[in-house]
Amino acid sequence: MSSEKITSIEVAHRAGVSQSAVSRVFTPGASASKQTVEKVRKAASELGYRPNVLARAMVSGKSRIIGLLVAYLDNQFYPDALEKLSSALQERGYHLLVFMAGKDAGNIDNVVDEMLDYQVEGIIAASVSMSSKLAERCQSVGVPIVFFNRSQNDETRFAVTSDNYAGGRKVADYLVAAGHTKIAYIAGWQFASTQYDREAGFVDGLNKHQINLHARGVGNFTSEGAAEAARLLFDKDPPDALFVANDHMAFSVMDTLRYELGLSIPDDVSVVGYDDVPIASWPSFNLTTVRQRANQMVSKTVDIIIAQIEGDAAKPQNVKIEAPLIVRGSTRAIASCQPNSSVK
Amino acid sequence: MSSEKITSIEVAHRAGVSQSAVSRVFTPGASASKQTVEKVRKAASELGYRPNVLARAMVSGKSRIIGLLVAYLDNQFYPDALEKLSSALQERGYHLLVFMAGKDAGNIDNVVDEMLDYQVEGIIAASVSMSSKLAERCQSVGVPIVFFNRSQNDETRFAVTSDNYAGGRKVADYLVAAGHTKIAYIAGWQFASTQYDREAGFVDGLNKHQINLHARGVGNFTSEGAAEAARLLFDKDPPDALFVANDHMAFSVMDTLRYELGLSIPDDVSVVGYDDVPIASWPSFNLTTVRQRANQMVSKTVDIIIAQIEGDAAKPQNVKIEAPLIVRGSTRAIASCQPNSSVK
DNA sequence: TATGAAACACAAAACGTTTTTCTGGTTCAT
DNA sequence: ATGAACCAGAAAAACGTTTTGTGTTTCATA
Repeated sequence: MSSEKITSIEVAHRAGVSQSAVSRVFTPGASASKQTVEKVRKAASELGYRPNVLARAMVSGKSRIIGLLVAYLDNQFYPDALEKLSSALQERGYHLLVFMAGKDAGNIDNVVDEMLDYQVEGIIAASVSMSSKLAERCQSVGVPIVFFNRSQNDETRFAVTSDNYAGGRKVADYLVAAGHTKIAYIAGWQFASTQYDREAGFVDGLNKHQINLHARGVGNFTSEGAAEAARLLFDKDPPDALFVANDHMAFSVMDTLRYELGLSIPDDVSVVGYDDVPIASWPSFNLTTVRQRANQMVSKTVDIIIAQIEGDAAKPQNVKIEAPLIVRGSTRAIASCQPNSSVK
Repeated sequence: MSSEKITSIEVAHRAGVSQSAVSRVFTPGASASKQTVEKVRKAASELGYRPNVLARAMVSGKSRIIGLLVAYLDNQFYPDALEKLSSALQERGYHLLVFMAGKDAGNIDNVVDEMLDYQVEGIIAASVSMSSKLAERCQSVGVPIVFFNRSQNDETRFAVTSDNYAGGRKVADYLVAAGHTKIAYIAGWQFASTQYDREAGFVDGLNKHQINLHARGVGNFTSEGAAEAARLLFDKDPPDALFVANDHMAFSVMDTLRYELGLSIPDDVSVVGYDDVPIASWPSFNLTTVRQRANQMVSKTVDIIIAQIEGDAAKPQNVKIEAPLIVRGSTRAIASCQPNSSVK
């Protein structure tokens, strides 16, 4: 109650200088004499003055706000990434304004409009796709946009993903090498590039070894969907290996196989996931999976968006972070190769 | 590249009215003739005009930004709550600006200052405590603050938690009723009110039944800490029941007991958690736990902070949401009582 | 028809900064 | 001694809104 908002004018009065002098003292690039700086600093700290970011944003055009568009956080990969993303941006003086988007692309337009209303300096779209018309509009008002964990078809946007295609292939190679022949796949949400690329790499990998996909289910990246898909796949002619499009679904599938269908993993069936979220390494699951290097993905995303904001425009590209296969105990071992379950 | 920022002035020109008329058309409470409204709407949509939230914030003092202070997101209760929180606020025209705070209270002061620089209209502090001096300062500049899942000692702040004390008691009652006698506790981070209250309720509950706590470990709310605490507890004179201060640690404990120590749950030892995150109901864990009703906690939090912002000041209080015990398969059953494992 | 109230549009002030322009003083070389 | 060149500070413009007078028009009522 005591102190209302302190403005630079009040600081100026107390320091006996002009208001613009105060501004310059608080603006990194500006010049002021040592004497003035000291007087202003003293007055400011006595009054508890801090510059108003919004007022600064108005005139400078730099809000230091980045919009984060995200559809869901139940797959643990996202909170993890969000935490890293927020910290990394915070270190560089930016902050995330969060916008939840329904998975249905319907209202994404509105949400993006709202972001622009806040004068965000950039947009990070995580686990979300977007019409190119919409992306175009952001670009046209000078707001760069980076897709995180989703690539767009057109090569005119920035996107950061793991190398999903190569990851899918590695899984195929491994399962084939382990001697599996009836290999099935449980897909994620059909409109997600992660789903598409992982499957394409996986199927191509199988084909390379003259093997066809034994069966295919769809889990839509949800636990329930994945469980149901697993039930259907094992209803008749069950596979002996299963690649599930992400860890989140893989856990649900493993539970269904073990506790509902009474199967043993990997003796009856091998299971592979994708993401390597922390749970994957828990003994209960000990899941063989493809690791998405969240740290690298995040730092690349941050680098790109800040470069864009600050004008160091590079060519749009689809950055693919290499994604290693982490072999754990949910898959049958290859004779000549130890599972490296020591990996955390 | 085509369109630069469209301002209300340009809309005014095109519509042949004054700039303030445009403003009134876009301000809910204001009055304008039907004719004016129509002209302005038409011109605005032709130009693609949308009001600049930051400019509005400057003069009106309403940024429609709420600061979220959060320390970590690895316990799945938080991403879940965050998602709900963000959606609920979004519906009411507010958005969350995210600030990560190290768990150490050291830099919290700076982070709060940064929040205030952005002219946030309110602060939600999740999983974070704060010196009362700091909270006082926010209050003094008119920024309400609500603690989510942490209560403060002083009763002059708003806080929303589950009824942790009562929850702890329910666990004690249940374990005693199931015939356990050697009952141990694995604590969370010692400075968290959730940790303190849960333990207090638990211990009081045991004492009510003339039972003393058999042993106590400390896991600090981390997986590794909890695993280590479990090892120590079972090193000699092992307990026959274990209450772990949250689910996140309980999973780690269960894995350690089963896969490292070769124990069977609940035959050798019963395990109870707290939170009822989605994983708790997975068959692998099937964890008996105390449910924190995230939906209720979130909507209460939102109600409080918006009421504060809009001036309907109620008395500060510590809102405690009732937290039911969800009995699943990780605990020995009570003879006269069926475990309601059907609960999702 | 005259009059008062109500409705509405406009111009101007305000919000708290950064940035640009302007002014006066100092330094320095010529 | 004089002008140029610089520098720091003051003043003022700008950012895009909302809000606050103020004046005009409309309309109903007397």
